[in-house]
Amino acid sequence: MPAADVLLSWFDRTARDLPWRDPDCSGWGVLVSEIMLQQTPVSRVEPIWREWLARWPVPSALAASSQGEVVRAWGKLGYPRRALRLHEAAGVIAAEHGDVVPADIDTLLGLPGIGAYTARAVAAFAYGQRCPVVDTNVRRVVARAVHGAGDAGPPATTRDMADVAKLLPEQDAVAAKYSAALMELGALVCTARNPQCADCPVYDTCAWQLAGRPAYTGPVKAVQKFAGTDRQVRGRLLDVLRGATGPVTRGQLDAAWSEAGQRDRCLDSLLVDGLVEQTDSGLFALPGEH
DNA sequence: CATACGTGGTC
DNA sequence: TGACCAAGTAT
Repeated sequence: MPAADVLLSWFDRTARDLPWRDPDCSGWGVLVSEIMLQQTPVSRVEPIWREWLARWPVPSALAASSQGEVVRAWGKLGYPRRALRLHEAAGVIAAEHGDVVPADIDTLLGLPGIGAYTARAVAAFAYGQRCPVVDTNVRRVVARAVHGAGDAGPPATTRDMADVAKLLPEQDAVAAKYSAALMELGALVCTARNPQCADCPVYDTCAWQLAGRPAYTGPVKAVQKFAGTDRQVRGRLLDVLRGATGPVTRGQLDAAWSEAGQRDRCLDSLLVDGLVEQTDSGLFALPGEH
């Protein structure tokens, strides 16, 4: 993947106009977007992100709301523990960082829900730092364009970041934009299925293309089951609570799933996770909503 | 390192 | 139609 200029100019021409890419978007806006975008498509995140930033423009505002309100506002973005962790992170940012999202990667890594990807994404996209930002898109683009493979193998954070670090342009702001461009390329052109190689700005230098686009030969990726899993049951239970205005009876939750054993196990795990609380009278509610 | 963790769109 | 996929993190 040589010729950073080609990718950068392609990004200038075709990048989506996403609200968290506005130069005036705060670090908080960027952080909220990155958390929401973890395993969740842009199209589903954008409207919720707008609601959140309008309602909670700074971390302290979110921290002042109850966990239940936050989980409710998370809606059906999925993986609702993210909402709880973001709420907790907002409290730390408000209390210990002057209500400003930290720019230091190690400080960011210390916050709940922020891992190797998100910490660097915030450092790069909110603060213009030069650091490798490696998500699934970037891993796939590098696997193809640099290594000539059909797809990325299993994640190996240290090696993946070293791969990307070699590609980054020297200047901080340019490197940050380059990372965004790499992600955009993976999201729109160099996609997992049916990549649009004819529209690719780095077609001429892509190692995968030059090798004749060989099929992926690495280990088979585990398929994620959903139907019938605890994840589905937890989702159903939480959906009942989101749809209610206050605490509900165990009987109301019974309607969410027929098999009692699994239902009870999932309800217990939601209580353990803090996504559900039990009232003194034995009812169930979103945290803080009783 | 593998697995659990939501939800909905696409081919 | 059902498998695959979507800007990962925590354990």
